[in-house]
Amino acid sequence: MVAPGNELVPLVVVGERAAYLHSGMPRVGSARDVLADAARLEADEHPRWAVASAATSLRALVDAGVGPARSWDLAEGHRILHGGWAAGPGLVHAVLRGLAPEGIPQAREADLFDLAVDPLADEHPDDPIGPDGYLRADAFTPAWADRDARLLALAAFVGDLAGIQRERLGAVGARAVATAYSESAAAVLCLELERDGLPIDRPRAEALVAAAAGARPTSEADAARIRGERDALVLRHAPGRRADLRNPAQVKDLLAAAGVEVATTRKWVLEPYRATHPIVAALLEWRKDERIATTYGYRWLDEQVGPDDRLRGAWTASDGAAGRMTASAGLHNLPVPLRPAVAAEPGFVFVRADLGQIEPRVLAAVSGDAAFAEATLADDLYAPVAAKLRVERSVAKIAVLAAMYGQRSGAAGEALRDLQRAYPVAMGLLDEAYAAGLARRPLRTFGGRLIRLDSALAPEAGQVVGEGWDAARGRFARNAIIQGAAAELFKAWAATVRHHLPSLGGQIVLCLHDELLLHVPVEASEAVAALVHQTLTDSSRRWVGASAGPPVRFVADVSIINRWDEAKG
DNA sequence: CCCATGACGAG
DNA sequence: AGCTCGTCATGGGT
Repeated sequence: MVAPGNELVPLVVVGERAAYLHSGMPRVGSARDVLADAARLEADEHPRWAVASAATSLRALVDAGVGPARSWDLAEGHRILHGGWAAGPGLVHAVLRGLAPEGIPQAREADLFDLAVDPLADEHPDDPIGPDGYLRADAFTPAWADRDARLLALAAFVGDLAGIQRERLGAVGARAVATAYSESAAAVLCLELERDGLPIDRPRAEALVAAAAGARPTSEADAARIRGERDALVLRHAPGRRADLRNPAQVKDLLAAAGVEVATTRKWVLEPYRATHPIVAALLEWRKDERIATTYGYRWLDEQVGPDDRLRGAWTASDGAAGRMTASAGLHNLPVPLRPAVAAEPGFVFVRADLGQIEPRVLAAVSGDAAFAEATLADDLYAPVAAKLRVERSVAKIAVLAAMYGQRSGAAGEALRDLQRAYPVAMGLLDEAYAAGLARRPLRTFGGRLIRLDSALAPEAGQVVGEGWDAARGRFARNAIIQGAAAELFKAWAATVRHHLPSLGGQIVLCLHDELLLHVPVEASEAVAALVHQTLTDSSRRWVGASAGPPVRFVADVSIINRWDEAKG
């Protein structure tokens, strides 16, 4: 029996209906009424809501301004336990009950309209589990969940799975349950980020776009004229030649005619030739402007920035191989020249907090390397590493990054060997991950997330397995345990900040892998800055764990600014 | 029409 | 030149 403080309160929302089970007491009815009661329950007791996913069950509460403080998200729990992205309730159920995922019934278009008599309807009319043991494909559709008994059965289903899932994660380790808590909170935070958006100074954004892409075109012909003028700045360096600058093959020929022979026309390949021929520099500048014109231009502004001058995209809490947050609409790759357009509203400022050198500090924590952990006590971790290796700081930095990314070539070679001798525990962990990648052996991050190596980056069946693929998988694994753990620490920190921020009148408006951007009232800015530091200390200590190894220090660079570009870089 | 590729943006 | 992501344009395959 779970202690009362750990009670899970399952909540389901299907179309216009909703239900939850609090201390065994059912509450079911219209979504409007049930969620109003849920909001009161949240205010009184902030229970831990168990949901199939935040996106399907908590969005209405979030949009009503009631972001649940604590939740258990079956989809996020599943991604930690089993890796991958797919995490629908039918799959979560199958895996937790030991059923083959291949047998999961697929929704048919006809299901929603099929009026044929269901032969099983008489036996267990309100059971979302079919006779084959699988969740009905239509269980979470309004067509099936059209009466109280079925909503309540779905709530019980979610509650049961959440309990089982928490036990399974507990078997992985105590930290895995903590990870599920903060990942669940991150999923709610994603809904809040989608609701609130990022404040944009629209006139400033228009001006910055104009500086790169020209004035807003009045017609298709006008757009073509502007494109032609932009192209001409490059083509004037190759008189008499015609080339489509948007076609890499033609660009390659164009450069060859100017005496610049390259295998590809990628930026880092061309960069050394900037001084060789003026057309190279002109082309690189053209590509910057072209990027803004095509991806971050007027269409982007019109489609992604709302009438309230907030930039909104879709957020995911744990996407990809290592479980990072992702965002669409350019929120994670806004070009630097456009960042001055991200501006706090009148009466507000941004508190921007960057985790400093997070990946090497995470490596120290997850490996438990005492010598490397000692280096984290410095504000600049690379300084003590450089002293120990007797090399320049820049060399030490390249060597540490090379070790984490699996770089083989370049200037890092000598220092890498010294790194191996100085920090054998940390480097050993990276080598173990690399070996697991080669062997297609799954790994778990520090926080317990499964990194699958049997499918990710695996060659197609029947394809000849070359060393290139194996090595790529090894590098992927080496990096995934660091990047994945860093993502977990970041979300634990973000969840803690989120918990405290509303009382100070602030919002989290952007999460960027190692950076938080908070929109807060001017008078609260100092308090929020202090909060950000304090929560990092608290959440990183909780995350590392007292008994796990040597103390590891995490640091944040915090600044109070009006525009995103004002912070020192 | 989808999909792979090349390119670039960010961390 | 090693890792991760999202987006756009091109061009080849349908």
